[in-house]
Amino acid sequence: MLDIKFIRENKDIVQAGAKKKHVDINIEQLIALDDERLKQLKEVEELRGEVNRVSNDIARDQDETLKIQLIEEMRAVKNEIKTKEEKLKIIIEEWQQLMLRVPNVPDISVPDGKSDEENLEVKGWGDKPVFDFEPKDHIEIMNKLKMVDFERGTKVHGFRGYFLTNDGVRLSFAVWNYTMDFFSSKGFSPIIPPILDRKENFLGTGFLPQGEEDLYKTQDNDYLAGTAEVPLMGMHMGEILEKNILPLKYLGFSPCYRREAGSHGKDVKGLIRVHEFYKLEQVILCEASHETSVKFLEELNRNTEEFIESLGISYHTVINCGGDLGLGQVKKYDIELWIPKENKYREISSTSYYHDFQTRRLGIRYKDENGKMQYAHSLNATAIATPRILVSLVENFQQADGSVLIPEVLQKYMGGKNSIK
RNA sequence: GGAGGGUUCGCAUAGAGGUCUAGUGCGCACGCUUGGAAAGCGUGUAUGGAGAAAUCCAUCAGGAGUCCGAAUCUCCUACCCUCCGCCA
Repeated sequence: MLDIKFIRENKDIVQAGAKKKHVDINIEQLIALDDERLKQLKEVEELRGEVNRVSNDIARDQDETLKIQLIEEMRAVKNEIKTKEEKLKIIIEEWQQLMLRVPNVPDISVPDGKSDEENLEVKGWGDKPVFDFEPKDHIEIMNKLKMVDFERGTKVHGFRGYFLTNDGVRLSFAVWNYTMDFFSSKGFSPIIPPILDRKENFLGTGFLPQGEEDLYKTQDNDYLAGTAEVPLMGMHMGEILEKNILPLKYLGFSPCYRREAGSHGKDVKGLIRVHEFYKLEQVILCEASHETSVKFLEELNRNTEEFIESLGISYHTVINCGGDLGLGQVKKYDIELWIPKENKYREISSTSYYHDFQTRRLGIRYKDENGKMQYAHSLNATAIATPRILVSLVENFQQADGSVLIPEVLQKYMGGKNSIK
């Protein structure tokens, strides 16, 4: 959510930002509606003031006849208020719906473009593996090494179902433990959050009202979150934080649930796109400063790059174009890992910042040095997601004999083994 | 699942239909006092909105209602506490 004052004062910028994100919204129309809202609000407030004043008179006045007369008068005013309030309520509801749809303004450095195909590569790292044999895809490799069981996975869960088994499980735990150690050393506090969450958390983070179809909903009207970002941001909902505890850096670990409603027919096989997976997520709440947000965006992205580098997998980093940004995102980097068999890069991580878009919806504030209330800024980034990362690990480090080499940094978490056979 | 008690300004509390325009204590800020400090005394100290300002409006968990008037009465929802039941 943007500040209506900001929208009013910068309507051209906001409108241009929406266009860059390919979001269809008419800011002029919103402002006209806001004019009407303010006009009606003023009228209602004036009448309420009158009732308040006269009600006090009624309480003080001793003259019974006058009392009765005033009460009669106020009855009439009250009816007038009721009519006006109903009108105002309709306007406010429409206004709120519109406000929730106004996208945050993308940064000037965000490239134009409609979809992820127009994302801009800003960095490449590492050598792509060269094989002197025909490389296999992760499905074949993992099946053969009994790391996964897709057939029974679909039997039990349905489409996109999987069992991880044996070294598939051990490798997952190794990744999780290594990730914990790696990010803890960078000052992140580990958190296991509730992932079955109430609706407000999703509205606050911007996953709702749009995107309902991609969420699993329970019979209690709660939702399963697709990322720990949702509960970690909700954690401080409605709070006034002490300035000196900022920045808050959290490393959330959680299962993630996604209906993948919009991606039928995409990645229908294997572990790339599944309904249920695990993710370690970096989340930062910091002071309300653009420079600080930008600094942490670079830091978060660099953390994950370093992590991938330590595994030794070739990657590139892209800036997402306007059309590939979420409603609240100002700027986003994706890190994509090399998948040999597919001969292309696939997304493993996503880093973005929001200014106060989320914290305004969630009511996460602090008092600055001048005693002024500020909405904190928020950022989040993937640390690592399993089982997706296993795809890159087994495909990049596969050997001619069908075995898979384990990156050095993971070996101690695999009982010292250097390969999976 | 059942019964009862709660949710008020950063914290703790008062408040039971009309001087509640939410009091008090703690904390915090400023001032007086002092060689300096503490104590003491005084003043101030919730959030959001409208307005150039004076000021006005809203908010006592959230929502709906009764009333000229609601923190206070009624109903619904959420959460917390105690007890009973069930349970890894």
